[in-house]
Amino acid sequence: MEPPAVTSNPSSISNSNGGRSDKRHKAQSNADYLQIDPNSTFISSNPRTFEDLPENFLDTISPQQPSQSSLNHSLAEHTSSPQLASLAPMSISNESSSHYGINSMGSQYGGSSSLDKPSFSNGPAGLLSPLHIERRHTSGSDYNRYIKEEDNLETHLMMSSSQQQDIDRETPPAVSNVELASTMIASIIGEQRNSSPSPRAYQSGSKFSSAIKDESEGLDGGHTNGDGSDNPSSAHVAPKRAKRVYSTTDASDPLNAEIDNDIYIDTRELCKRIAYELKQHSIPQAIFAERILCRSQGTLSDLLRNPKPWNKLKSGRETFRRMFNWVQQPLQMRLGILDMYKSGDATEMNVLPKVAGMSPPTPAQNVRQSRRSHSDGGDQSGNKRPRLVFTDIQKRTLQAIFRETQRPSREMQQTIAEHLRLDLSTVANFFMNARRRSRSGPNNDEPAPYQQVRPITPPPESPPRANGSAPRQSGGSSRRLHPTSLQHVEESVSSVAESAIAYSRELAAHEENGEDYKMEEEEGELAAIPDDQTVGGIYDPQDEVQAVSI
DNA sequence: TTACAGTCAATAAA
DNA sequence: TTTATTGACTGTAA
Repeated sequence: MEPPAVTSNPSSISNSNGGRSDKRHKAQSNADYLQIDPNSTFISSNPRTFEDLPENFLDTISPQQPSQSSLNHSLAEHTSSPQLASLAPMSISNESSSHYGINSMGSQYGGSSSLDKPSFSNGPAGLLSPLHIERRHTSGSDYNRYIKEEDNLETHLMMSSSQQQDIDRETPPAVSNVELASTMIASIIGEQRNSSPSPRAYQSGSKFSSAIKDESEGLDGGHTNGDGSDNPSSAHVAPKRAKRVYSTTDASDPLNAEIDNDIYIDTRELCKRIAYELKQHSIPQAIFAERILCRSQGTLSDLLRNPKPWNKLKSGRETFRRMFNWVQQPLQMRLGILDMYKSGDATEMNVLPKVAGMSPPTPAQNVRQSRRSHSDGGDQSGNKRPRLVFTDIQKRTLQAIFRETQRPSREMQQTIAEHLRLDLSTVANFFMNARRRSRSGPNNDEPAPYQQVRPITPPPESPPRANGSAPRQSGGSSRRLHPTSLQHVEESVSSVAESAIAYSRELAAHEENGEDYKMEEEEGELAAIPDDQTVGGIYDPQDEVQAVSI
């Protein structure tokens, strides 16, 4: 297929700023987004909240209602952005109008779409919806749902901005925690023996993941299979994955139609739309993910539930871009490729109408399959990558510590690792993932740098966490610990350890009684891991040792 | 080197 | 079966 024609809409030029030259300016003056058809009815998905992060991550914190903020958040999330991309209308039937349709939204929002500029440099003609310039203060239309009012917007920006900064600044390395952590966590060791490395995960608690990657093995990193040498403790040595090769760069593929930098896609709405489509047509995530996005099911699931704002995406935009381009396709086309997939018959795939240059079966899928078959082929190295599953205690301890300090020093991590019998890399990964995942989520509404036009005054009060995920940090405050708060950190860590120990003690007690702990676990949780603030219970380390030691 | 973004993919949960 | 979760891998950027 030849390169898609540029969807240049004359009106786009109307947007004076036109140039991406000054995005800041643009952000200030116009909030032009690529918008999603507001008429579309989406499945109201329950946005993932902070609570959804690491399991029990905040089990000690009062649950917050995820809901209402969802919408607000959505609004607040995508703030001053260039242009809001509109999605083709929902296609329940044969969306005749959406064929190359650029019509959908135009009329709805003031008629002629005023495109700022060709939204897609090389998108297939008609594939892309027109861009609609909307002034921030545009009023009286659903459109407002997508565009945050300037006031709120700015406020929001300010808040998120400062919040982000706070977060980024993070807690200073709690070096002083090391000893404390060591001491406190040490008492957990005993129980670790009991609950440690679940059998299913690893054979031995001391052989978890490999430690820090041995970069010296080559840039390719991962491809050196001499893991054994990487780290003496890397017994479970997971086969390193081969470098992925996707064909998401095939210019002839409409799904790869580029999106101008000035375009802002409301990823949240886009995801709702995708979710709707999938549900509407009973398309499994796995199919869509691999076939359309060249990604795994899990990745898609995560993205749909927790989309990052467009302006915060980097290379990840590609995935959303494909989603976006996909929904721009006429229903027939949209489903065409999926149908082919369903047929699962290679030959049939060739028979089916070639949809607008849709790319062939995703390389990703092929890669995985080939990799699989490779390993299945009697090659002993083809074992599935074992996956570590933290024991309850490990998880609780890590989570609790994370609540106090998201960025423990290397030393502290080492200490934690030792006491929890985990690899340093595992601990590091935990914190890395935790930080990342705590940042994401509904409350992740920091504007992109270039969109954040002004230095903003930090929000007076609080509530950076409009969606309820907040609690996790025992109030985001714990994240912003001042060096002077180390004392607090230490106390917290101490408490955390105590809690963990109390919990383990209870666990041991249950086991002693031959009870099915599973049944009691919840209770145990509540009792053992009290609220952040009320780390509770007094416990006697001695007892603990007795209780947990085998 | 280190942190992070984007994902994979195992596996838990629904 | 399908979706959600999450520990770890890989490439990049600072």
